[in-house]
Amino acid sequence: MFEILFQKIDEKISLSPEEQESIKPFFTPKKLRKKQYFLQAGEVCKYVVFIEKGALRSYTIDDKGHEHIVQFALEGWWISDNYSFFTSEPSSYMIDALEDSEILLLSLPDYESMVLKVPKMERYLRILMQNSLIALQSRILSSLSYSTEEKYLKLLSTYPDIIHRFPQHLIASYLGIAPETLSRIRKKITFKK
Amino acid sequence: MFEILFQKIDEKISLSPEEQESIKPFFTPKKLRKKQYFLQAGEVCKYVVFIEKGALRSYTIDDKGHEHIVQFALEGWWISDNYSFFTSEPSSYMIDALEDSEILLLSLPDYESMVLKVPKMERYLRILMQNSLIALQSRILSSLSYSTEEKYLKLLSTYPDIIHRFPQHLIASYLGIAPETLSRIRKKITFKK
DNA sequence: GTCTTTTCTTAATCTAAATCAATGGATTCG
DNA sequence: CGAATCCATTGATTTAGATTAAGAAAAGAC
Repeated sequence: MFEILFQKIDEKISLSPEEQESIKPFFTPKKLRKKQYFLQAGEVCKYVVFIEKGALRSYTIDDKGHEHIVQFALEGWWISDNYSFFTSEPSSYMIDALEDSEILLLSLPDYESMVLKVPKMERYLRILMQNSLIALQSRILSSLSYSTEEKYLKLLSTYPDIIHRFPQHLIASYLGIAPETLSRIRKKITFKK
Repeated sequence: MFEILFQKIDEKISLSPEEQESIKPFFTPKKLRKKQYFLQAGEVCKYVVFIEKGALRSYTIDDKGHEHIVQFALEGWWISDNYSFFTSEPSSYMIDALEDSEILLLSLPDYESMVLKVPKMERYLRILMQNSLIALQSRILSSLSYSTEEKYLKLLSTYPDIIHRFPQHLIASYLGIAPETLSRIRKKITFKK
């Protein structure tokens, strides 16, 4: 159950087998069925989630009832509502499973105890956040300065697995465009080739 | 020169006077004149910047020559191109001073030495990144699900100082809209009151 | 203080993408 | 298995905001 987690941690810092064993108890394994909610708007997000298998997404629903996908997360990725998790305020996001998934949960108290017990993990988490920051900033940049078509092409080249794994209307929601527009863009692109 | 920095650090963690003294040497003070570049696209971003006084912005210029402001930063804020800073790859951002400013520079080697010498700073930096993550995520959400008017109103309520301190065309660039559109929105809002 | 540059406003036109609507495929479910 | 829901495509229409253009106001330079 911890294979992917340790593999991912190992890409950034190295943990001794003892350190690996000592962090295991802080995580709670859980399975989610496709479409099952992990978090609903209004609840406090009590955990950060590491995905061992499957895929989740976070999204909001606006006044007009439209879904807006904020994040996709695949095997080896983390997902949560950072704001709610760190402040204990109710979340305005929903998180659910796009596929049957196996996940590892880490609560805020366990998170704090874990970094105290294995200080190297503080470094790992800092690196994780660094990378998220970089990714989010580049997403903001593309939302500001790229055309809709360019945004799609950028997503396609950066995360081809996301494009191919999920239905198109979810991709459209992530890009912030109507599904019809995405369909037209794809048509246009295939003709170009 | 370090007043604001220590005040800000003190909001998150507490440093003893000795610890304060021991981190000072890692920072290089610098002054910037209004309009002076701190970073130009193509250069590697060698430092993260803490602003003691004044204001900076980061932005890109697209193919059509349009500027897109990615971040404003005021006294007590940090600014840099995280991607370029951590990877040493050339940046695609520009950073310049919107006002005469006094800043503190921290290089990557100094950054690493500092957290080794004062491990508490690792925690401070993690908290900083947490907060940046939260802010960026909420910005993405508003770019996806809010109308242009709502985005402006949200910025106005979250960072009124930014709205009032900088010319409107810069605010428009940050919001990703044309200056004319912002002017119309403001007109509409004043009539509503 | 005037001159120049920058900033803001307003109006007219244009355009990309949303919306509305209908159809045919594809999946899911009882 | 067939019914039902979900999904992708295409076309017609509408709309928000970009673009273009011009003038007014404000700020900065000399």
